[in-house]
Amino acid sequence: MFQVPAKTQYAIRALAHIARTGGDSAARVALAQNISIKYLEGILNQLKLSGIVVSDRGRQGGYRLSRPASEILMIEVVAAMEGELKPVECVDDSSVCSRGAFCMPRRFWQGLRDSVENYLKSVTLDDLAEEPTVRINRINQSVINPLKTVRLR
Amino acid sequence: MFQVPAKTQYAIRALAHIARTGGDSAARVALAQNISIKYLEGILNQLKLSGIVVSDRGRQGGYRLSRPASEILMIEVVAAMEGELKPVECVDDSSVCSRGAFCMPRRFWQGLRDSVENYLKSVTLDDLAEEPTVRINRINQSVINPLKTVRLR
DNA sequence: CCATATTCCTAGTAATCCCATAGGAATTTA
DNA sequence: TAAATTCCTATGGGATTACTAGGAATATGG
Repeated sequence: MFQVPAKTQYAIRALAHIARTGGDSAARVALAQNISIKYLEGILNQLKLSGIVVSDRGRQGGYRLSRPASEILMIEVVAAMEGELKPVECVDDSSVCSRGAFCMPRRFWQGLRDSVENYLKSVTLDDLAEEPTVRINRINQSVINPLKTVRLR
Repeated sequence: MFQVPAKTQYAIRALAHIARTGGDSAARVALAQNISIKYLEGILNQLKLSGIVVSDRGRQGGYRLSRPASEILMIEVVAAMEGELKPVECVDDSSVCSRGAFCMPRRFWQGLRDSVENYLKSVTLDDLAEEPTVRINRINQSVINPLKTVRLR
């Protein structure tokens, strides 16, 4: 479980495609990534409203990244599609229930959120858009990130 | 987002209650934790089938932990309610799509799963059941865990 | 100027999942 | 034997998800 919605998966694949191609139309992204065109249109529009891509209408139009892929954190992408990371309602509001600030379950959920948040902040779109590399995990990293691997050739 | 289902939240609160009290009936747990009795019955039954609690029927019956709270990892509890951690379908099966083993999005999701998994393996039910403590984060920890804090008094 | 390619906007919809609720059978014990 | 409990099955309303449909608005090449 902890299923990530198809919408978010589509957004990420679409952005990786746009990063690699340097910009493309919704229809061409959808075709290349095997995603429903009309559905993807809405997703790309949402990414535009969040400032992650920019769009040009009309012929020769399409979507481009608003900034270099290396400056787009994956947490921004997830936030654009799903909003703030909030595993439980009370996670950043101790006034939700009577246990308040000293509630152990709440601390537990905060820890979970922080784990996810730190990971999503450690990966950029550029990491996802690049060609695959041989996977060699570095040791002595506080966060073991499968995308930060040694590049061969 | 990344919302945790109410069912899982209930399971955790119920288990923390059972750990503190040393065992209780579904009805009393539900009352104390403000959870629907009938719904909680099903949840506790599920936890029993997963071997996390044991039950006694009839008068004086109820639920107890199957082992010390310090030996029950939170990942077991989450798995009991939601099954395996799998953010996307392909996460541990490279044959799902044609990109296979060298798919960058897939590595990305694996990293996310590992982050969550490592956190949930680092916390036991005992951590959640204990009385709240003043929160002092230790530095130089690879995983910053808000539940592992310095105990005062 | 106009056909075409594109984004942008709104509405609907089938399927699925979530959070219960209901009723009662089976079991144990005071 | 009555009461307290777990255990089992079925049902339903509400929300969310993943689309589908239709077309308006906008830009551009010829």
